[in-house]
Amino acid sequence: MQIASFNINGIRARAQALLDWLDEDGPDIALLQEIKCTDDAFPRAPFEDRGYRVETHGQKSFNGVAILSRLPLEDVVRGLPGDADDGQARWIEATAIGDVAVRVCGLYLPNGNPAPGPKYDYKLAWMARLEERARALLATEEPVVMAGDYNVIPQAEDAARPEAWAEDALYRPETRAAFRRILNLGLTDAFRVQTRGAGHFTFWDYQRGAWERDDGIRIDHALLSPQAADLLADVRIEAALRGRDKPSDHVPLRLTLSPG
DNA sequence: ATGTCGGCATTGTGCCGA
Repeated sequence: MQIASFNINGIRARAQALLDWLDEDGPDIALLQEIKCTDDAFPRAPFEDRGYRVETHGQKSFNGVAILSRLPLEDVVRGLPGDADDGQARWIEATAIGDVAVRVCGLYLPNGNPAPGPKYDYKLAWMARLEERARALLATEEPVVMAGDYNVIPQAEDAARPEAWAEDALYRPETRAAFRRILNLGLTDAFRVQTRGAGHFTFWDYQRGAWERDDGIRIDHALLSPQAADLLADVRIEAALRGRDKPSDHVPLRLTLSPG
């Protein structure tokens, strides 16, 4: 089973690039972030024509997450628990029924800039809610994949120029500590199972020629429960997509899970 | 210091969010 996470930065602006990617080497499941549209505005037909079921959790203009799946999905849940007043569409989960059943969670964690300030407070509060959701999911002792745009640079090696991010909400000590608290529940950063060291990025800003200079950061992550980590066969960052026409500023992170 | 996008309110372009 292949599961990819991809912040597409607007489904309507990115539909053709996304379809080209799916046609070339589509994963079984794509967890999308920043669809930037309401559920009824999502262009479902071309994805359904390619055999993908489409589950969305959108809102007007900003944020929004979705699951595309060639496998059957059960028990779709929209919205991160823990704050009934939170109107931002940043979380969707479902159980994918492949050769093994996997709980797949797609997330778009708040950016949090400027920090400090109310947006940063919201980010940290959202991360506390994510920690609670992760605890509950881990208690099921089932394979769980929580993948998406975490807007967290975990360590200095995850930025080309870490000094430039020192005061940024993506890298501040409180942000990284909150991310570690989640990892320390017993989750695995899938990318780091296979690849150590610096220079592996999932995001390059549109500004300042960041892609051409390889001035990137690793902020898209897949966190695995122990039962999912047991299944992990491969992880790759599909960096080449960043060099295409009309790219997103993020690239896909793709996992292969296989039993036995 | 700045450099770019996507979406929106709008028919020109400036604002917001990233």
